[in-house]
Amino acid sequence: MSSKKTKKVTIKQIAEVAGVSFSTVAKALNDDVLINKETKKKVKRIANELGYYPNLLATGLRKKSTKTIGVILNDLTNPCFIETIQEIENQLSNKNYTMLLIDSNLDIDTENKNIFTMLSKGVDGIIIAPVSSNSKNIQLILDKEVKSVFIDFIPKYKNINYVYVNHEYAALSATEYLIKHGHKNILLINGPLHLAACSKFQNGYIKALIKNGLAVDKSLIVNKYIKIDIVYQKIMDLQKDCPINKIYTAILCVSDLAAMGVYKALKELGFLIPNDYSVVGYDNTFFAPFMDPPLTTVNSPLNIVSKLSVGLLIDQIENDIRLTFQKKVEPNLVVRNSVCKIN
Amino acid sequence: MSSKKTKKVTIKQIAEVAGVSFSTVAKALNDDVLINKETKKKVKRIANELGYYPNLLATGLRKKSTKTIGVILNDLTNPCFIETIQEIENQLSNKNYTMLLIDSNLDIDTENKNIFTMLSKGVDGIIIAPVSSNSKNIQLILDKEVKSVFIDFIPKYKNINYVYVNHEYAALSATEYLIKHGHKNILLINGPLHLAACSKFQNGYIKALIKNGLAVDKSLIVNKYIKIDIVYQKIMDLQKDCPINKIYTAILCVSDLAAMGVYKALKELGFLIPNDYSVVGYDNTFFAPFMDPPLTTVNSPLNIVSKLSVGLLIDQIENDIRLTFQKKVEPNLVVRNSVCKIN
DNA sequence: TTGTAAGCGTTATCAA
DNA sequence: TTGATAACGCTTACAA
Repeated sequence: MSSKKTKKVTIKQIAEVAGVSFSTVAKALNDDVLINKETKKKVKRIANELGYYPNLLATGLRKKSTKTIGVILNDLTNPCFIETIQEIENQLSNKNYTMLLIDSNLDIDTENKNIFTMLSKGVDGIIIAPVSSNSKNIQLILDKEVKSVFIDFIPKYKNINYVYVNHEYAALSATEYLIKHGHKNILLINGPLHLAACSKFQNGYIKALIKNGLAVDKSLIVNKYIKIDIVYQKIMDLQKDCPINKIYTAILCVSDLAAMGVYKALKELGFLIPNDYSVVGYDNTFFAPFMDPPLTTVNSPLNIVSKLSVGLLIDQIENDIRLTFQKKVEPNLVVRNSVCKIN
Repeated sequence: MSSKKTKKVTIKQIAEVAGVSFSTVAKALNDDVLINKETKKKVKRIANELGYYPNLLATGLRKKSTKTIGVILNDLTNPCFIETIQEIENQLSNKNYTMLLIDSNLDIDTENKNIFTMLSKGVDGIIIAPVSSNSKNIQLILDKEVKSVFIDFIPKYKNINYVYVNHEYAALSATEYLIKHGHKNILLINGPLHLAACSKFQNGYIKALIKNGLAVDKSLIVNKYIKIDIVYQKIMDLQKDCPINKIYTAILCVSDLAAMGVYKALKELGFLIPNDYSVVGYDNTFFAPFMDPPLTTVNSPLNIVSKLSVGLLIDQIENDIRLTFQKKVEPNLVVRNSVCKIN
C-alpha cells in the first residue's frame, strides 16, 4: 500500500496529487496550526500513501539542525567503550537524535580529521573522548563553537563542558584498599601517560602510597598499551625475571581487561588468586563478576557519564544554553574475591 | 591562524576575499582541471585561512550522496557486535565514509523507524542486521531501493545482498565435535527462535544429533534471551532440579557470553570444567582464551563479515552496480580446553 | 579560464 | 487559510 515504484517522493509531488501548493503541504506535514484540518488530513493521507519521508538534508540546510550528534571516541578497541556507546545510543534515541560514530584510533591527526568530518556533516553537537588532553583539537572544537561535551578528559581551560570519571580517586581508593589488606608492594599495570585518564590513575596510585607512608617504586609501574595479551605477556616476563622472591603481592590494573590478562598469566604460572597475588581491576565490566575468582574492581559509572553527557548536550542544543557544565562522577570499589589479607 | 570569529565560512565569503565568483571557488576547491593553477592556489589558501570546511548537507542535497552509511543493528547489547562495529567503522573510515549507528533493540517497530531515519538522513547505503527474517522491514528496504547489505540474516527472497555466517554449520561442527568426544546428551543453550541466527544454530545442533543417530531431547534445548545472568540462573535452576543424575554431560552455547554464565554456575556448584561438564561456546570473542579453562568455541569471523559487507556495499554505491551478491562465510571450531572425552 | 544561473528539498516570510 | 517566493550552501550546465 505504501510504497510506489517512484524514486523519492517530495512535498511537490504530494502537492500535485493533493491539488494544493507545496508550501501548504510543508505546513500541513509540520502540523502548522493555520492549516485547515481537512487539508491536513488529506495531505497526510497522501503523503502516507506515496511513502513519503522527509529529506533531512534539505531540512538541515534550512534549519541548521540535523538531529544528529557526532560521537568521537579515541579507541573503539577499548571494551569499556562498549558500555559508553550503548548508553549514548540509547539516550540519543530517546531524544530522537542519531549518532554519527567515529574512532580516532588514538591518533591526533585522525582526530582532527574526524572533528572536521563532524562539522561538515552538520552535527548539532559533539561528544568526544579526546586522544590527548593537550592537543590543538580541543581548542579547535571550542573555536568552531559547536556544542560539545568532553568525556574521559580533564580540561585545563574553563568554558569547557565535560563529564568525567574521577580516575584519580578510582586508583586511590583501590590502592588504599590493598594497603589496608596488608599489601605494601603493589604492581601497577597502567596505560601510557599521555592518556589523561591513565595519568590521573597513576597519580591516584602514587598519592595513596605516599599518604600511607609507603615508598613509590618506579620499577613497579608498568606503562604499556593496555591490550589484554600485552598485559599477559608483561606479567609472564616479570615473573620470569624474578620467579623466587615475590617483589609485589598485589596488582592494580587500569582496566578489567588488563586484569584478565593478569589472571591468565598468574594461573598459567601456577599461582592462586588471591592467595598468591591479589588483583584489582577497573571498569567493572560485564565479565568481572564472571571471572574466576570474581574480580574486585572499581566501578566506573560510564552509563552515568553517557547519560549526563547526552542530557546536558541536548539541553544546550535545544535551549541554546551558554552556561558551561562540569560534572565529575565518582567511581566506587566493588569488592569481590580477588583480594586477600596478608601478614 | 586558521580560525576566525566568523560563524561559518561559505564559498561565497571565500569568493569575496579572493575576488572571484563563488562558482570559481567551488571549482577550485574541487580541483576542477579548467581552473587556473594560480587561482586554485589562492582560493585554497584563503579557504584555509578562513577555516573553511564544506557544508556536506548542501553537497549532499545536490549530489545525492552523503558519504555516510547507516548501520542498523538489532541488539547493541550483544557483545559480538563490538567486533562488528569496530571493523565496520574501520573499513568505512578507510574508504572515507562515516557510520550512522542505530540500535533496534530487537524490536520490529523500532527497526522500522530506524530505517526511515536512515532514509531521511540520506545515507548512501545501509548495513543491517535485521530483527527478524520475516518482518516487513526487509521488503521496505528493498522497496525504497537504497543500497543495502544484510548481515546475520538468511534471506527468503533473491535480489538481496547479504553476507552471513553459516550458523547452522557452526552448531553442527561443534555438536559433532562433542559427539566425537563421547557426549550423547548435550544441553543446548540457545536464544529465541525468531532470531534467524538462533533458529539456524538450533537446526545445526539437531542435524548433528540425527546424523549421528542420537535422539533429540526437547528438554535439553533452552531458548532464552542470551543474557549472561539469565544463562547463569538457568543452569543453577536446571542443576537444582536434577542434582544427582547428570542428564547431560556437555553444554553447547550460542555465544561465548552464555558460556561465561555457564562457567560461573558450574563452578559455583563445585563442578570442574571439562571434567564434570564439557562446554563449547560460539563467537570466539576476545575473552574466550582468557576464560578458565580457555573456552573451546566456534570462531564466527565477524571481522570478515564486516569487511565484506562494507567492501561490497561501497562497490555497489560507487560503481552503481546492480548485481546482487550473496556471501556465506564459514565458521571454524577453535579447540581449547573446555571439552574432554568421556567413557 | 571564469562567471551566471538553475536547482537539490526544505522552511519561512509575506502577500493574497 | 493558502500560495508565491526567497533562501540555506553547494554543484553543474551553459554562456561569456
